[in-house]
Amino acid sequence: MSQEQGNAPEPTLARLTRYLRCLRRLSDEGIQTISSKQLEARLGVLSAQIRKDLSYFGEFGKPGVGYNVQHLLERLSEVMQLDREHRAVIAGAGNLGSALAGYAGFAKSPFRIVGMFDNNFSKIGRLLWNLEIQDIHELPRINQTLGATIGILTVPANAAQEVADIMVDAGIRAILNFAPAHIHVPCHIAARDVDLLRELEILSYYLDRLPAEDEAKSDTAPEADGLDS
Amino acid sequence: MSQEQGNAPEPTLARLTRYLRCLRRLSDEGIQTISSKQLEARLGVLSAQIRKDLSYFGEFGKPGVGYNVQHLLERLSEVMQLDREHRAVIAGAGNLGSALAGYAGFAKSPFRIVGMFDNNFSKIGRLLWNLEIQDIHELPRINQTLGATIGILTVPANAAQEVADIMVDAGIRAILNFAPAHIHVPCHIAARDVDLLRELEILSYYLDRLPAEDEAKSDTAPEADGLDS
DNA sequence: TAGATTGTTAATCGATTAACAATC
DNA sequence: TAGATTGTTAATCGATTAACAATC
Repeated sequence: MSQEQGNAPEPTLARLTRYLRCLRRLSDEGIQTISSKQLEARLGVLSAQIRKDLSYFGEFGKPGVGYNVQHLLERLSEVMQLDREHRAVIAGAGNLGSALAGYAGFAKSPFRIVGMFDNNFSKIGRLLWNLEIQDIHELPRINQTLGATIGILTVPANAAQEVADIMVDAGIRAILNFAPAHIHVPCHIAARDVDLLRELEILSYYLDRLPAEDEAKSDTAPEADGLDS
Repeated sequence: MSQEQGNAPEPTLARLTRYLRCLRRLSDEGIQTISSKQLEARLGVLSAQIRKDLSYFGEFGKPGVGYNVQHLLERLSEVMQLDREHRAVIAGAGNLGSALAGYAGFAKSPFRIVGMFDNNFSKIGRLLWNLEIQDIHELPRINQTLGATIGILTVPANAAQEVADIMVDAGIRAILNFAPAHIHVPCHIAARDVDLLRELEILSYYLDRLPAEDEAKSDTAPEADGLDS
């Protein structure tokens, strides 16, 4: 009996992205069927956990057989809404914003960078990866045409909130914030923080607190969140 | 009674970095004392949670008074080992690696980028932000001099594991992996993944699944992990 | 002292893991 | 059929929250 969507725990969503990445590879490898136990071996996630995670969204497997790779891949892509394009704008044409705008990995993803914005008049008008840098204050007007739903924030910490507000104003509904500052958004907006300095600080804690180097290689260390495939 | 360090839950460590950022600001503002209830108001983390988090590392406050900002800042910096410099090398002199190498935020952090590596002979020897790009295969030799303990991985997914292995070989003890691939490391190495595509995929899930726009601004949306201050 | 706030213990909550009946 | 594997329920585990005695 499948539960209705919308109440899946956040950790489940994070793992779902790992399952997807693994399934894409399996699909590329031409593998047609996979069991939760086989996925466990590939991902290091317990088979019971995998089945539980999937159960939030429906029944995708056959008892005694496993999952059809292609079918599961398509269903999970639907669940994550990765079966359609998502337009994104970047605010902040500095080092990081420019690097992200040129990220080659977007090509085989459903995400398209459709606009690049900044508040610096010496940058506005310049071309970056085929995109003209535009005035961030024009975002609400310009996004009526662009129709971006995702905003990527790569501005300095002290500008993060102000630019986030502009994005919300422009109809952006999900914000990925790279600025080392917390942004407050209305509850109808999704926001996530990606914070380089915080990640380094957490790694710093573990330095000199790890088990001594003695055993053979294993991957049971404090890996925050295993990406995969 | 303070517990011995080393067994703090991961979520506690993540929040600790937020407390630290807030404390630095309070210190800058010249505020000398703060209670867990006041921190709750600033951070949106329950005061009981804050006190519990701190209790993993010691007793830092005075009942009836609160915490001395400067003292708590120093103690938590020690706990996170942020009271000393950490040298880091970047592997992968592409868009992202170059952007990170030039990140201005490092200046007032304890992290120093001391080396930049790549496997592309057309890049090796070039200067980037005052650093000469060196051959990644020379990392184990060169790091005997550099003494970096942190490795930042900004190579393509298919090279991530190989380069991670070289880093481990070179004596790197913590790896921040930006490649969209899982890396396996021995259990005496700390590793964290930062994955742009995964973050976007999770945001994609929430698109069209958020409460309708009706209420006044609030920040109770599915914000993955609130950074702060 | 009275009021405030700590550090800690106990209660609650939620996520992970184990177990297993259903079924291919 | 016998063996395998699902989806789900129940047990376990761990983290968050609430409550409060200790104490400044």
